[in-house]
Amino acid sequence: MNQTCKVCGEPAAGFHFGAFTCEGCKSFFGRSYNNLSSISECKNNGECVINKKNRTACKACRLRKCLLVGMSKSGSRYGRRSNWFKIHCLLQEQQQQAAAAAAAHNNHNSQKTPPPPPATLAMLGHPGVYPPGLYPPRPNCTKEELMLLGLDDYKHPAASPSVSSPDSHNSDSSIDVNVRSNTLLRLGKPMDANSMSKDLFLPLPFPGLSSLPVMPPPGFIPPSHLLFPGYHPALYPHHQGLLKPAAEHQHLLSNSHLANNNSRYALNHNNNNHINSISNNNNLNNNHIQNNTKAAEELTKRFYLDAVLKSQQRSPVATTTVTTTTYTTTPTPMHSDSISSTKKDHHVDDDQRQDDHPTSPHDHHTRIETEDESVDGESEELVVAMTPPRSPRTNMQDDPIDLSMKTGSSHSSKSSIASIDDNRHLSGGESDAHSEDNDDDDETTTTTITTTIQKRPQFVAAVANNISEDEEETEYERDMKRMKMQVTTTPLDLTTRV
Amino acid sequence: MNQTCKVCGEPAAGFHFGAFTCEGCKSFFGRSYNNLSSISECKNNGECVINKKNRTACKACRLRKCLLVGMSKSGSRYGRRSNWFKIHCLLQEQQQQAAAAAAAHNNHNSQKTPPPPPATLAMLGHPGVYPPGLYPPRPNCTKEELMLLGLDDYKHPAASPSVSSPDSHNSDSSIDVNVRSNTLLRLGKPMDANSMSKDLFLPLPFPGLSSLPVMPPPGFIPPSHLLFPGYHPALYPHHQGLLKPAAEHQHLLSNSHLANNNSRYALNHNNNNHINSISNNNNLNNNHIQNNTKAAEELTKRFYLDAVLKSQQRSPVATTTVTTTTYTTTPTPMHSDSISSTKKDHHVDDDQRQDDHPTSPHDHHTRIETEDESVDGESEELVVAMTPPRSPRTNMQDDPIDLSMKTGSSHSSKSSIASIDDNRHLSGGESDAHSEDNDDDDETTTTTITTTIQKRPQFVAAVANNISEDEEETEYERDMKRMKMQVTTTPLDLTTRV
DNA sequence: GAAACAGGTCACCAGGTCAG
DNA sequence: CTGACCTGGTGACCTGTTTC
Ligand SMILES: [Zn+2]
Ligand SMILES: [Zn+2]
Ligand SMILES: [Zn+2]
Ligand SMILES: [Zn+2]
Repeated sequence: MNQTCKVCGEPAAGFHFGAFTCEGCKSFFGRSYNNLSSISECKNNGECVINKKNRTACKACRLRKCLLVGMSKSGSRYGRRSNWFKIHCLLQEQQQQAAAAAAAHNNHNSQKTPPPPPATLAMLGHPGVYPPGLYPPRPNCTKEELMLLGLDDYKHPAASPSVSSPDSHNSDSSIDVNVRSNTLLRLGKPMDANSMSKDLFLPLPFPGLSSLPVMPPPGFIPPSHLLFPGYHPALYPHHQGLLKPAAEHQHLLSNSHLANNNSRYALNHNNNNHINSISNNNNLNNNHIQNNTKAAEELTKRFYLDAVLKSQQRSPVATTTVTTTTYTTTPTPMHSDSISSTKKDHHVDDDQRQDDHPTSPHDHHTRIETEDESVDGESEELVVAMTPPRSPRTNMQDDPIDLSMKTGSSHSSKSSIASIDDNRHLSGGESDAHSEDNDDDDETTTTTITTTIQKRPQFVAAVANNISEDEEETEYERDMKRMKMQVTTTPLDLTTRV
Repeated sequence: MNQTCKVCGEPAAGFHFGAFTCEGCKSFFGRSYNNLSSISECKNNGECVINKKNRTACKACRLRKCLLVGMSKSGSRYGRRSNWFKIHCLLQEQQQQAAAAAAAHNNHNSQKTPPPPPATLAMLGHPGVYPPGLYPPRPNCTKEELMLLGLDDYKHPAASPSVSSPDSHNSDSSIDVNVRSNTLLRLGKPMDANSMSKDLFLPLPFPGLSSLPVMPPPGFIPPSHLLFPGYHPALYPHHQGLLKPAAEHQHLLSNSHLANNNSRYALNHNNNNHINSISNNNNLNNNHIQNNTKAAEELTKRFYLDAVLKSQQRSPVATTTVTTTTYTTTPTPMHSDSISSTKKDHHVDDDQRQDDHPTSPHDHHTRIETEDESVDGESEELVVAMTPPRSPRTNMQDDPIDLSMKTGSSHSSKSSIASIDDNRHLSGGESDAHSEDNDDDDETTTTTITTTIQKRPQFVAAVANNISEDEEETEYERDMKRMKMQVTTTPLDLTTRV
């Protein structure tokens, strides 16, 4: 993936401590985080601009930058990147490109007033309060981290810092993908409801699909704020621009070297945590859809990914837009797998949303809209509510990308996920901060990724055939029949399972 | 359903090793269980609070948490688990929570004298020795597992880690589930008379519960002592509050890293193992089931599971009560592979069972009695003699699976399969070899959208149809009917399956 | 037929190393 | 100190099994 280090701009080695960074910045952050004493005060009033060449010149500013881009010890991600993560990265990338293109175009007019965001982007909030090059503090940031950015006075409330907002982002958001891109459409033709034919991917017509509910699992989606220059306002309606520090980094607070004088970065940190928590906890359950379920989700995910990738391939500057909105959902644990989608003509039904009640602890509903401008023909919209797939069922092999859709089990509950976290307290003692705080929030953040998609021929074939399948299986059924019962008893084993 | 990982709080991927957990905790437990040496001592005195963000910070505490929430390799099995298993686990959990709450409440009064347990609980023994937030060791826990929770001094017998007496746990107690919670009642839908009355679940009055209509197969129920905060007194009359470690985890015992210093959690581990083993081996045989057959059971099962899950979701401290009774069973070691059952009306064909071979060394005869009070009509008895099908299963080590088996022949043999496993060799360890294997799928990475889709024709079809599928249960029901019961006993394997 | 779970695979990341 | 490189571990995804 072509990611660049968010701190210095060098090609990124990976996603480290919550941000795409190079090896150097990764190591630097890792070393510095627990050894603030080694960081001397900035001689330039904390205003150093960090880039590849001068990154070693001012440790204070480098660390500050790290924190600004969302690095956090608690924001670490382990293991393979989920397909959702990849999708988001791709979308983000597209978005950025589009934004850049738009900006370039608009600059002629007025530099100060950013062009109104596309309708779809509107929901994201203001695009840019932060100066170019600087990112707003991430939700993932812990209190300490935020403190480092400029707050010294913050008293950290108590042990339970984190939960609040940070997590909320990630975890709960569901995404609606609205694909408008004509390109995609063109590729496929409207699908028939019955058959998915090759057109499968054509989002539009896809009635069934259209309703796809696939929602990314909570942790999989990079924080929206990170994805774009500004963080998503919807998530923090009550305090725009207000970030709440997490308790996590308190130890860092004592070190004033990292604070810069720029007031623009100062954050409020009243105890708003609870507020955030509440807002974040909304679930969206709306998905209604039931019928389709996993299958739909699977297809959807894959579909999206493909669409995104293609769109990227075709038009460098994709017009895909992602909007994130928070919906309240019903707390009902029950399933919410349903997918709802509406096409252009129809528009998204609100009813879907109706469910939302704020009650649910956390859910955010995110909408992603992809547009392909290159083709403006028919633009259709596909709105998809995605629910986190969770179950792996999919089978994909390992391909890098392939999003295998997994079917999730449609468990209904998808939405409820995140709630927990509160407990975090760190344990211990040690110092580390890890613990506590914010854990939640961080999910991954991210950036763009390009991945290659894989393929699965058989799948393709099946799709092409419109299904066909195979059925090989009777054997197993036969066996089943033969077996009346099986009982295993194990002497010692207490556990029995039914 | 929207379960969260009981270890870290992340959305659960499924029910793994006895508890709802995320993929990460599942893998962690799987890896750690057989490789305790990789776990270093907690730097925080064993008091780390595990959550999503910091779960990787302390392996010792993470593993301890896994054990506390009931994870056990001994209780695991290869394929899907029956709903009974889950039901019991859930009930157990509820009970624990309730007990913990009660205990917390009562501690004010007198710590030493636990409040009298609810009638239904009475049999279980004292409710709460464990502090809130901590779970009592579960029945599934093997000695080793228990040891890990708090015992350091235990010397582990030998190298052979697993095999020992693990089995003991499981099996023996049967459980009557008495559901009182009104909540549950409400949740469930009325059942069909045939099947079970709807009221079935209404516990309350549950006199019968009173007679549970459906009683889980012996092996499936977690040991009562583990089910609740306290272990089941019946099993350990001589030493209350004394938990005995299962032999299974002895290898773990040697590792003291997992123990935390909190004395409250300390367990006795005199060599009482044999005692436990004995007590654990009791089987309950009486079941009589009645009219309803499997179908009813199925429905019931499903119903219960749903009710339990819902109730959990709603009220953390569920009111569901579970009573456990110990039945003496015939210890007969003989094996009888065959299963004999007699049902009232129909009876199960033995022929089906014939497959089972007695080969397995151990067989226990278990009687399961299920009563459905709701329906009192004819009560039938089904006596099943279970024979351990394969031994393999039992013990399997870790990987029963043996992939090698692969389908091949019919499964009848399946049962026998596992035995082997031991060999699991990992494949490769070596290096890599890996594989290539998967190549097939991949095709090239490509581009076209169509390709990306993969398999799962059915899925596609479903989507295409826009529908949902579903409900095909009948087929399954039919099978169920055919199958009277399934019990597997594995010598070593504690886990039984139904 | 499809869901769900144990186990395997391997893309990825935190950390540790150690020349520079 | 820095950061390329290595190592241990992590967990998303997949395969095969078992249940529904
Ligand atoms: Zn860098
Ligand atoms: Zn500076
Ligand atoms: Zn977990
Ligand atoms: Zn610890």
